[in-house]
Amino acid sequence: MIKKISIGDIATALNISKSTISFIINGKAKEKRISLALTEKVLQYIDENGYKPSRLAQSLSTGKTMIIGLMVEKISDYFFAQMAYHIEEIAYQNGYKIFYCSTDNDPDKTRELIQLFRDRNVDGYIITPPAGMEKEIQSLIDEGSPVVLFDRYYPDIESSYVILDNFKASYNASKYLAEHAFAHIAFITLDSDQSQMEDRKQGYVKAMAEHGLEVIVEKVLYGNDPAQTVKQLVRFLRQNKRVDAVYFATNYLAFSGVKAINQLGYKIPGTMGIIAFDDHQVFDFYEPTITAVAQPISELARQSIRVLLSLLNKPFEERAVQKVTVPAHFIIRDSTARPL
Amino acid sequence: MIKKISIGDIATALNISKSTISFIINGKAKEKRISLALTEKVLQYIDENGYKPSRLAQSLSTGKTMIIGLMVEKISDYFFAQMAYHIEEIAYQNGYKIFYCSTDNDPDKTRELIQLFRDRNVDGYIITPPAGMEKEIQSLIDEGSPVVLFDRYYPDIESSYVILDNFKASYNASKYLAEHAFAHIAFITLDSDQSQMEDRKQGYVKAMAEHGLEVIVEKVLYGNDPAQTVKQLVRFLRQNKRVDAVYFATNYLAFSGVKAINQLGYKIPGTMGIIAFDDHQVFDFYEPTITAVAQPISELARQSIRVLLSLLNKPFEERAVQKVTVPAHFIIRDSTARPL
DNA sequence: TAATTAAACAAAACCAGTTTAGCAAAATGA
DNA sequence: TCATTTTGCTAAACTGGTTTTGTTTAATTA
Repeated sequence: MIKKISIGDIATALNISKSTISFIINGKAKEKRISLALTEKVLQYIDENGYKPSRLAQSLSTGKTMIIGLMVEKISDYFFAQMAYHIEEIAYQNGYKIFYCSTDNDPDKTRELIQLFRDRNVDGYIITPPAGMEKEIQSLIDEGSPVVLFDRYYPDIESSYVILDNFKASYNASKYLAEHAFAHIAFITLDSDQSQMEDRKQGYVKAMAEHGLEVIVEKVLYGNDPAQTVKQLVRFLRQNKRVDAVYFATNYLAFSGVKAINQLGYKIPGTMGIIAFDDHQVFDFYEPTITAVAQPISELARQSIRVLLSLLNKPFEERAVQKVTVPAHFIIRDSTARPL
Repeated sequence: MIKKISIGDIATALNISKSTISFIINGKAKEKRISLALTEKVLQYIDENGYKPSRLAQSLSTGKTMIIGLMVEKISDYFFAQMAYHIEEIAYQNGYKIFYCSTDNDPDKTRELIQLFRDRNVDGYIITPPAGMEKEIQSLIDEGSPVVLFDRYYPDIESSYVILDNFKASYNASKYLAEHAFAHIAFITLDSDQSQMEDRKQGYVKAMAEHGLEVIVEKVLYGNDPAQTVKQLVRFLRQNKRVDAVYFATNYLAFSGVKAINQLGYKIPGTMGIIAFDDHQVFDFYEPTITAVAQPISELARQSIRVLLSLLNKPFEERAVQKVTVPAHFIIRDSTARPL
């Protein structure tokens, strides 16, 4: 067990004061008028003895931990995992480390996690907030912590956020179906009041209205047992035989939907066209390949961390709220081929 | 910006000393003979004013950060994401927080990350090490940091590890193919010398030998462009027409393999049986469903964090090396139905 | 009744840095 | 030549805890 050396050890060894060393390490040698001779002597000593300042002590005295708290819905989801990956990379380049965790969309768990991050003195937050966390988010901001919401936001809170243009993306996807000879287009969504879900629905509704098509919205439960969701979708499709296209509000709903459609013996494409919101590796691998609204993950990640870093670099009073909306990509694949 | 109160603030407010408060907070009131009256007074004050000790200060003085460093190959992979999820949960229950990151199997990146974790004073490590990190791992152990290797290990280092019984699992999977009328079974693996890959290969080789079958091993490159891998597999299958079953050493190789097989117009099952090592959600969703060797992720996670916690709870001298091997599950699905 | 022990707490050192204020010596200016 | 400025550095306070040692007063014990 090799003991690490401290700034005090160096001070003793060279018979100078800690402050001098601190100034030199932090590049303030000239500013603080430390002679070149001493500066180099110290630098050399550090180099030879492999000294690294303790981040803990640094954090304690500066009040900065250089840690960013990243709270996503579920880190094992492809979308969030990719987000985390990109955010982390840029954070590292800027000297920040990431604490990340999954909220599971559970308000209680999220509250605990926010408290945990607060306890750990993270410098800033990137959060995909579950519904109903307005108070907690607001109090974070009030405390002076930079916060960037991501993927969804609270209309009633003045916070920075980075989101997809869900409405437009959803409108375009729905319009595409309407313009490609599909006559009864169902929208399958979650029973949730998250902002992004509502926006997706509204985009669909607008497109249907413009094309004089029937609005068929089915809200399904998506819990721990995907089989339940499949069952519900089978029932829905049985009761709505006129439906010839299904537009799923999330990719995992599409997974269950495809299972349901297969169970009913419908053909994709042919009897049924499908689109999924939020692309997935598997959509390109499945037979048939599945048309999807793709979120530009790396762009969303870049924007999120960019906004957060800009907040972190400004003092409390100068922090302006930044609201960023990023357009989606529409990836046309086999599952939306014109019905026969 | 509300300023947090410190232990010193309480001391001033109640006109008592910091040490007294510290003892009370840490449940040492009786041991340190603090009167019940004072104890309750302090506790009440803390409750009313919402005091929380600074973890930074605590870490600085105790030398413990209560942070575990978790380094996986790629956090966006389903397997590692799930691992992280389970490990994190148990870590939280024990008061630990997780720093996690992806090595991308890159030795240089890994070295940097280890340094980063070291700088951040993590209390212990769980690592899926890329090849050739023996020196770095050894020096971590020498420094007194508890380390648990996971998924793979270094035969030459006396470190704790938790791995799957890759050899046996692979042997069983290969045997299954051999016993189900497949005559030319190819093993597709990475061009890698990681211990778990070698074990999987050896399991396959043994099963082939026992059944008097030809050993057909193809090492493919898996880089940033999966299309390249698909190309290579198409070429391989074209040149080896006798192959009637393919056993993939990882799930993502299976993805590329299925693409290749589809491109060639082969039927699964029928012309070709396939097995993937390491299960994936999609294998159960794909048509046909794909037989796989499943790693018991939650068990692996539980064991890893259990071993690490047991090391963390012991002083340096008492830490015994723990080597844990966990058996796999073999999940038989449609893709290994008997050839026609 | 004096010496000892226990009770109840305070003071101070320590963790490892940063930062402000200050001080002696040398250089400059009037 | 004496006052002032600059140079080059140090001492000490501060971040917010933990832990060891000390001190006073009251209760036992011999």
